[in-house]
Amino acid sequence: MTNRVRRSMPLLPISIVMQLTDLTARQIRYYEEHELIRPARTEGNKRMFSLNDVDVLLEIKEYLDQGINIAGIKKIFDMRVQPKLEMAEPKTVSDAELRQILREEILQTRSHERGGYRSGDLSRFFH
DNA sequence: TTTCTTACA
DNA sequence: TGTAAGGA
Repeated sequence: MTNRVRRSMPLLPISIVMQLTDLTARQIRYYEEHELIRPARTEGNKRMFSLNDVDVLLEIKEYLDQGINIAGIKKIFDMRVQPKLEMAEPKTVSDAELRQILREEILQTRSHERGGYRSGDLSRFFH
C-alpha cells in the first residue's frame, strides 16, 4: 500500500480532527462547504477525515492567521493542483502571479476587517 | 453520546 | 463564527 493511499484513507471522526487542528466543528464543516476538504461519509452520514485532510486544515489555519480569506486560500490551493499550462518562464511567472494574488487578497481582507467605518462615515450623508 | 443540518444572532 | 433546535 502506498503512502499516498494511506494519507487519503478516511479514519478520523470530527472530534479527533478538532483536537489535532484546534479548529471548531463549525469551522471544519464550513471549509468543507467551500470545497477546501472532501471528507468521506459513513453510512450514518458521519464525516471521516484522512491525514491528508488534517494537513490541509492545518494549512488553512496558517493562512487564516496571515489574514488571507477563504477565497484567497481557494486560489492558492487551485494553483497548487494546477501548476500551470503555459510556462515559458516557470518560476518567474508563477511567483509573480502568486504575489499578485496574495497582495489582492490581503488588501481585500483588510478592507473587510477595518474598512467598515470608512464607508460608514460616508453612508451617514446618504441616509 | 456524538455528529448532522439548518438557521438565526 | 457561535450557538440553538431537532433528528439520527
